[in-house]
Amino acid sequence: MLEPAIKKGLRATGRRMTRTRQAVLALLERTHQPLSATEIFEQLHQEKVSIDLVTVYRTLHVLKELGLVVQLDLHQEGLLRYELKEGRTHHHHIRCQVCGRIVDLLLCPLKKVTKLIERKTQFIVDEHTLEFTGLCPECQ
Amino acid sequence: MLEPAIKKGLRATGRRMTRTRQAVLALLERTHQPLSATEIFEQLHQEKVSIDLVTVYRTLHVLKELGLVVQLDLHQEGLLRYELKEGRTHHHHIRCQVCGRIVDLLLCPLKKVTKLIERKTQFIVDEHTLEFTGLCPECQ
DNA sequence: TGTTATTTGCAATATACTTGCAATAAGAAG
DNA sequence: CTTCTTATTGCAAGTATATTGCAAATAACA
Repeated sequence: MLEPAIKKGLRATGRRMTRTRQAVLALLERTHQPLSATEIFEQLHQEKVSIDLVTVYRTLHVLKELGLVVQLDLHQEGLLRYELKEGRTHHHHIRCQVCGRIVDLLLCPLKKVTKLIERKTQFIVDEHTLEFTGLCPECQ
Repeated sequence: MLEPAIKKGLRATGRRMTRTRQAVLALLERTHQPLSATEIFEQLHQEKVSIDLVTVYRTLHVLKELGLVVQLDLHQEGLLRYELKEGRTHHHHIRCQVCGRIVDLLLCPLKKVTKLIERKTQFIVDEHTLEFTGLCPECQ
C-alpha cells in the first residue's frame, strides 16, 4: 500500500485523494506491466469501476507530475504507457512483437555515451528514450 | 541525384516514378533534417507543388518499404519523421527542446548491450529506439 | 452538516494517420 | 503518337490517441 505517502503528495499540491485516483493507482500497483490509458480504462470497467477515459488521462497526468509514475514511449507502439515508480531506478524495456509482453531491462548503458554526446555536440542532454523490440522465448 | 537507382527499385516492385514521388524525394534530399509528413506537405505547398497530405503518407510508406528512407520516432514528439538512407549507416539523434533542431549522432553504442539483453532475457532482439533530447548550444 | 474548491463526466476538439473509391496519369504496346 | 491497362492520386470519411471547456458531483475542511 503506497496510499498514505501519495495522499501527502497530493495534499502538498492542493490536490485530493479520490476514488478514481485510488482505482488507477491500485491497478498500476497490482499489474506488473506498463499500462496505457485505454488499457486502464478497459480493465477498470471490467472490474465494474465507473471511470471516464478522460479522467484516466488526467489522473495519469497528475501522477506523472507528482513523480509517482513514469511515462513510457515504447518502440513502434504509437501510444504512451505508464508504470509506477515506487522506488525503482531508471530502466528500459523490451517488448515482444508477437504477444506484446513487456519485460523490464534493469539497466541503462548510457551514462558514458551521454557524456560523449555532450562533448561532441555541445548539447546539454536532458532525457533519452531507449526501448527494444524482439521475440520473447515463448514466441520464437 | 539518386533518381535512376530509385526508379529501378520502384519498377522492380511494379511501381511507377511519379511527379509527387520525385517531389518528396527531392525535398528529403535537399533538407538536412528529418521531416514529418506534415512538414513535407507544407514545404511542398510553399513551393507551389500540388500534393495531398494522404499522398505524402503513402509515398513515405513506399519509400520505407523500398528501404530508401528511415522512419524515426524521436523522444517526446508524438509523430514520425523520415530521413533518406542514401548509404548512411544506422545512427541516432538528439533534438533541442527549445528550437527543435535535430542533430545526428554518428554512433550506436548498443551492440554489446543487445547481446547482454539476449543472454539475460532469452529474447531475440530485433530493433531499438534510442533518441535524446536536450538543449543545443544556441538555446542554452 | 454546510461550504468551497477540486475533480469528474460528457461533449466537443485536436492531431496523426489510414482507408475506400472514383478520377487521373504513368508507361508499355501497337 | 495514340490507346490501353493498371498504379497512383485526391477527396471524403474514418480511426486512434490525447486534450479542452464547462456544468455537475464530490472531497475535505470549518
